[in-house]
Amino acid sequence: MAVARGAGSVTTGARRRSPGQRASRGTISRSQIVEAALRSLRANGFEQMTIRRLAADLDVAPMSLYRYIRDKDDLMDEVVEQLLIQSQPLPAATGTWQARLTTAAEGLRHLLVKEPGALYVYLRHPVISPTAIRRMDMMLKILREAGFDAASSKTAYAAIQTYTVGFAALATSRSGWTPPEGTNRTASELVAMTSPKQFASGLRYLLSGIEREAGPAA
Amino acid sequence: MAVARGAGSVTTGARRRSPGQRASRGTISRSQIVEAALRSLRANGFEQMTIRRLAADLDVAPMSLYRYIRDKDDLMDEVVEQLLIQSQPLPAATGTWQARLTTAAEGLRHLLVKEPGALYVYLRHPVISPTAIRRMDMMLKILREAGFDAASSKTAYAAIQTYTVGFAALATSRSGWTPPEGTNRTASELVAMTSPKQFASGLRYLLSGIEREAGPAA
DNA sequence: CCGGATTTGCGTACATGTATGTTAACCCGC
DNA sequence: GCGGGTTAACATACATGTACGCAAATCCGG
Repeated sequence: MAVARGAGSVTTGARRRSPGQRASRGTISRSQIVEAALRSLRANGFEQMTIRRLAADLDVAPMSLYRYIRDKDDLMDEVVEQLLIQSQPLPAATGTWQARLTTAAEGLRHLLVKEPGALYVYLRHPVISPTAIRRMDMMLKILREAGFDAASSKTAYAAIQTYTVGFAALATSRSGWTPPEGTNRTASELVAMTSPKQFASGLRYLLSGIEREAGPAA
Repeated sequence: MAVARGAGSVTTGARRRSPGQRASRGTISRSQIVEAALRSLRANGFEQMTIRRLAADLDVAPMSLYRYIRDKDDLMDEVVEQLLIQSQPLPAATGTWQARLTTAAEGLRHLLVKEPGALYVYLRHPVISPTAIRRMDMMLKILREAGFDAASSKTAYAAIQTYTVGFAALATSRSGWTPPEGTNRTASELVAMTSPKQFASGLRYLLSGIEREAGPAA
């Protein structure tokens, strides 16, 4: 459905080994597949990262990967954990709780916008890899230390996460989209509202409301 | 990728007319295709709504549809406009601006959660069908009437929309997902935070912050 | 070292959206 | 009514993820 057309000369993923020529045992492992996937992401982006191309990179038949991954989503889960590790130098524990949460949210927004594969995973199911959980715990801790009770902290965290992922999703859906020729100006304007500044404004509203509605003084 | 398995006996979309037997001209039209799509959505859900099945319903070859729709996304755009029309009895102009915006946001949340096809479209590109634009203008008007200036209104609207679509996306991604057996309790808890109540809390935070940070008194 | 058991790489097949080119049905002027 | 031109319906083909089951390679007890 609206499949991304390769940029012309991108190979379709034919294996180099001729069919019938079987690779020797132990040629591939799960971690090698994950590495190949990360390489492919960096080289050609998420859309071009297909099972067949990964198999070709590893010089193996496509179905061979399925001994090590349940399906492509399973592979992407692990890829995203790696991306999280690489991208989230857990924010320094300084500044107001608002500033610290803003840093954390901004970090995730940045990753999800830069890496459509990561956004894909976040939209498929909850991300519960170790680093994602640590990140959540960190944000909950910031809220607790700011004086919010356990329930309010969870509600606030969920709202921030929802806003962050939602923003990344809408930003991504807008990038590379142009309104059909005869379109209302208002529409095109709103489409532009996908900047980091806009993200920051909305997040400021949200944090301000959290303070007012759920804070220890409330 | 993690393709939905049909519930056993769901037909694969074979046409009734034998191949080589061509349908007479004027058998299908764009609006008939949209109607068939809406029927299919109601009957079997978005995942089961395939081009081949629509064609079978209309007793026509699959590629025949493409004379009337650019691609499946184009079809879904029109389907969503119909769903918006059917589902959005534009909220009564009563109550505080917060209450009115809450009603509007709640309406969209409800539609997107009930109808995965609509969420799909909202995540693909901006929705600028007439009803969607009217809805946006209505929300902007509510904000202007509450005393916000044009710029603040747009920023606030964008934040609310982001939060609403984000919530629907995460709620959908969680429904029908069960954590892998040995999962941390904290994770499973947060997964549950996808209720309408949770939506309302986050929205209350957001609206409160909008009032405080962007209001006429600010 | 040998033969069954186990592991693992793989061939085939199917459903999906849709690009591309073909052809049959219709329309219209004569 | 008939023949040329237009266009709607279509057949074919391809890339994708992956279910299913086979077969080769390796392992292990004797």
